[in-house]
Amino acid sequence: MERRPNIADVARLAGVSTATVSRTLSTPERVGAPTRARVLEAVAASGYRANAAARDLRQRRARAITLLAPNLANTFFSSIIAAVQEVADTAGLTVQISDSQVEGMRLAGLGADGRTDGILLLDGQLDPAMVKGWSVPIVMVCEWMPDATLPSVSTDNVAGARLAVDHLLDLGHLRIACLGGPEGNVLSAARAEGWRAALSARGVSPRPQDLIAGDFTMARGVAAAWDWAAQTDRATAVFCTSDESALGFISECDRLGISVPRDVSVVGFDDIEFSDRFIPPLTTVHQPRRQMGLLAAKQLVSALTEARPLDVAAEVLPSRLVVRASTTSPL
Amino acid sequence: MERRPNIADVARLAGVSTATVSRTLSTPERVGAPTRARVLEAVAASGYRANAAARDLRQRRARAITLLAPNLANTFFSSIIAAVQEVADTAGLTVQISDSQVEGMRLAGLGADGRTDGILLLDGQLDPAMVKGWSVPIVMVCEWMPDATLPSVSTDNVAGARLAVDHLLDLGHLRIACLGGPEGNVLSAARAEGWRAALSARGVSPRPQDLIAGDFTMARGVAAAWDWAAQTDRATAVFCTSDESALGFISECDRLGISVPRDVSVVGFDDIEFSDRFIPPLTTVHQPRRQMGLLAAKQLVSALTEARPLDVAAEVLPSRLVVRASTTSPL
DNA sequence: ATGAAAGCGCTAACAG
DNA sequence: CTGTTAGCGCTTTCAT
Repeated sequence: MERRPNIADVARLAGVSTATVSRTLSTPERVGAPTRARVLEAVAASGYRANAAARDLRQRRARAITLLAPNLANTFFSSIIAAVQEVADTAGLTVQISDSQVEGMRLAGLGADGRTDGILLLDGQLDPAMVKGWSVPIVMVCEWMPDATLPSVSTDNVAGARLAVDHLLDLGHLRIACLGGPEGNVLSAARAEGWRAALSARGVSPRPQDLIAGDFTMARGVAAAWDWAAQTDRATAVFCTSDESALGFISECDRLGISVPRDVSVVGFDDIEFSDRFIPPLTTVHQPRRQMGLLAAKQLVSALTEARPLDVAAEVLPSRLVVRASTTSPL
Repeated sequence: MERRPNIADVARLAGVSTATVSRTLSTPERVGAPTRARVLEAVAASGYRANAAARDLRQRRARAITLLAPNLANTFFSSIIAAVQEVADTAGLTVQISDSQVEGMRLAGLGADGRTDGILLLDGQLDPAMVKGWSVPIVMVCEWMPDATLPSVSTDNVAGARLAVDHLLDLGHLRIACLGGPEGNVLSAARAEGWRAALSARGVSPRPQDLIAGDFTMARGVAAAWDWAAQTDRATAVFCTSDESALGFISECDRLGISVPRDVSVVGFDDIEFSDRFIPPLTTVHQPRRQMGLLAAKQLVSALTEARPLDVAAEVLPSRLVVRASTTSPL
């Protein structure tokens, strides 16, 4: 098994210098046509492919971006990851993935070893000081950090939650519970705030029992069904701050002999693929996940390729309510 | 903004040679204790992090593996991706992701530029010749390639399908349809084969109409419900070769006023997270996705770290049937 | 136990 | 338009 051909091999084969080979491959217009042809022929003949490490070392760039999410197993991220990969691929960049819950110490020096040119951060709960220490451009996606001033792409979570709760109010519900998200999460806070704001705008004040602790997961949605069902004077509608938890909630209600929407209306947040096909189809707040991934990746990539600094702006995409069959008027 | 410190800076600061700094960081036991302390101090003081490109160039390795899937947006891959990332992270390797449907020409020379040390291939439908041309170790996951002889990790798809269909037969069903997967896919073929084998083992011969064209997607499951419903003398049970398509099928049946399992029993394949919480909960064949990801990644990573050749074996994990509420006896 | 020195393979000045 | 040359920052013989 022989070693891979390097640029010197190609140069020798074509009877030119290594510089000419390099130019032919990166800036062909700066090489004479006949020479170019000879070089290309030699490249084809030898099966030459430029070594990435050598190029990266020389150019001081990694030709790669990193996507850092709080839990890669979460299916919520799938379409975002795909969108990011698409954009990166088009720009000739590699996508590296990391899980901010798994990565240990290595998280701290993220940009420092030159392995990545930029970061797409999907976790708003990392230490702001650490994030500030990363030496490469960062764009936050979905979540954001109130403390750090970083460019971000997200949806209007407060408005989305208001839309959901307004819908429930319009339907005639007065006791509307909120199944929250993880403690300390910006999305949890924003969605709960929207819930509160929608209620108070109509002069409704939520009771303490109406804010149910959650964490966005299906498992917690299941457990929450019990919490809610055990209450006296239950809310007639529940605004779940994630679709997964809404689906878990409905599923467990069904097992408890409680029918949705007949006995309780449920709204979700995210509009994941399954929501449309659940039984009943879930009324929920749509988040354009693919759009967010596309936009964030484009911002990062273009800043990188144009060597332009990223502008620190919060790009907030509109959210919209998708009314399906999990909500109806109270009896 | 000053440049990042390099190894020479650290050496100067510690009053040693660059070789000693390098040794201190990679083989500390080969450096005298006092020297080591001084170097470490200099490292900490300067915030030095070894440049990855330089190290990769020198050592002729990338410290990275690539996960290549046919469609990153497919939520089926989430837990596999997470598992792979976990294993790689533990070994200090970076995970790169690519989509075999999106990547254009770049797919052809995958290992050639030294950007990756190994590949986890989740797509069995690539050109075998191209795959054979990759110059780094490969482990196939979930799918496999009949032509190429490559190490692979998968579940027993034929046996899994038989389990599903046997369950239906045991329940008393005689007309059992099969909603297939994508044309040319090894999983489609194996699962359809299991369906056929289970039937013929009981002396049942499927009718032509019982094999419904599919592609694993929810959308196709929805459409398949119409196909099936339009038939005269319909099958009383449907074995769907993916959970997504099963869920789509059930959902559309519901909208058509057909109840599962009362009017038709449905079995899926995969056991994705939502199946357990669907209404009705889906009877399905469980695939240990996380296990597969873990195992495949471990095999690749250990071959890499031990510089040992990968043994070309097909690791087939058992599948098992999870009986839930979407199946029952025919009337 | 430590240092000197030779590259890994490439690109970008700088010449011509 | 093309060649020469000097590194990018690191690891690793080979000496001492």
